[in-house]
Amino acid sequence: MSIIKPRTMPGTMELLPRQQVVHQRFLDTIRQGFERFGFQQIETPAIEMRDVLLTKSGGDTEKQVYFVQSTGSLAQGQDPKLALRFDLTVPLARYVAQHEHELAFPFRRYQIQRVYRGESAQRGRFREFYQCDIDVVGKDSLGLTADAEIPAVIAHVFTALGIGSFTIHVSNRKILRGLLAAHGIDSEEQRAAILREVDKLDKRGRGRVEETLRTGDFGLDDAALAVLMDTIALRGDRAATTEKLRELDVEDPTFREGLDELDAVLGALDDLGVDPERFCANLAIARGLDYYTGTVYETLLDDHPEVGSVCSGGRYEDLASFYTKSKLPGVGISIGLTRLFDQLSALGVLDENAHGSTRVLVTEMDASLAEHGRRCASMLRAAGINTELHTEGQKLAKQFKYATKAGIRYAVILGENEVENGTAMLKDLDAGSQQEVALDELAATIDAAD
RNA sequence: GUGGAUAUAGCUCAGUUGGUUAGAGCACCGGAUUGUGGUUCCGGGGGUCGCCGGUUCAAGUCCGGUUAUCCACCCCA
Repeated sequence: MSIIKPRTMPGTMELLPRQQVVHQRFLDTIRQGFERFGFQQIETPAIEMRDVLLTKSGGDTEKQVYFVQSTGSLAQGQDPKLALRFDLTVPLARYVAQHEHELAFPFRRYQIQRVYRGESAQRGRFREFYQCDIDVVGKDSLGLTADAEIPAVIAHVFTALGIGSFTIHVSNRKILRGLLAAHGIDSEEQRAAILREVDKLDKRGRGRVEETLRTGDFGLDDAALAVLMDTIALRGDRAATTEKLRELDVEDPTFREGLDELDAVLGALDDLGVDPERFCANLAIARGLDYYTGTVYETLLDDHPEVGSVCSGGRYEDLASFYTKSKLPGVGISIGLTRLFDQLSALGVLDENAHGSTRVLVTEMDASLAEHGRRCASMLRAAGINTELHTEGQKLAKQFKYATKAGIRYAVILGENEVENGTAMLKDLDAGSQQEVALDELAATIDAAD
């Protein structure tokens, strides 16, 4: 019988138990942060109805969708009617439209689940990955404070994750759209193409972007290009950006609206007590996705800018227009946890030798003394200590080796001497030290250890 | 989807101008007199050299095809 090579689909992330512990800490921290800011959890099915998921909006995304089909349906030659979700925003829109009358608005939800995209695999690009989303969805209207709450949560969460300093870049799409409109570029397609180019400013540098915009068919005259390049170079705090923008004195109403909104959001962030070091205005943040209509965000790690955006989102004026006639504006953001975790792991900044969830291994010295081990394990478990009972009767050395590899820090040894004395030997495998402890003090001793 | 590179052990890779039974490090398993691991020493298992075909006395090595992977672009978390 031939052996099938064990392997996973490229673009998936699978962890060993000790890495999984660290990943779980990330999930826990993110969840707690979201809940701290008053967001409530929902989950939606990984599989959605095809027609629900693939509203006619999806041009580029549609090529990356995994269809799902039963073998029976396939055998009958039918087209797949199901598909895997490629983000959490579209399912949210469906969810809100479907349950509109049972939800309290503004609806603040968080959702931490895996999504699927048919990407060609590359570092930092996954086919299955976690998104950690928060969104606020209003009914008919949604105030601008929500646009400030979103980065406030993210600042809180990323600080709590303890992965180094980061900056949330904030902009407002109306500013550039208005600016372009003021220069006579009002084709939505043309504007989108220009914004996509603008988005590459950090990656390619000002020179190349300017060159592309000048030579390509973007409909920009020299004056427009000059103003645009000056505008997207603006970056910094409220004073350094919004005041300069006002000085441009652009007459377009959309431009003014975007400017006022950005100003208000930056001000609200101050009120919310967000560390001014953790966010900035950056007019080059445009976001390729065209469903964002106002505020947009991108989060970069200051020490590892090459990782790219690990958390981005924005405001959309009408979330669920494909599913309901109600007007449901929203604002939200998504942490790309899998990419973030994978990149941090590759950079070696994660603790790869974290202890697992098991704190103690009760070893077995001799089969004739096994009952003492069982009682000891039971006692430790009753005291709330995560305890594994070794049952394989190997040499002590092997049992220690096992514990080390499994990320268990403490070993309890119950040999003849200990049983006679009514004690247990407690060994700290990290420190290499051990102490004999009375059995009835064992749980307390372990509890008190680091 | 477009372009480029690579394909040898579980992982990272060596393999000289084609030449006998294909190597190293790490990992894994076992041992160094049986109540102490993560260090050291010794030993061991594991590869139809991605797949198909061609050239040759002889192919891991050269040629063609194919598949897969990786990188860049596109797009994104």
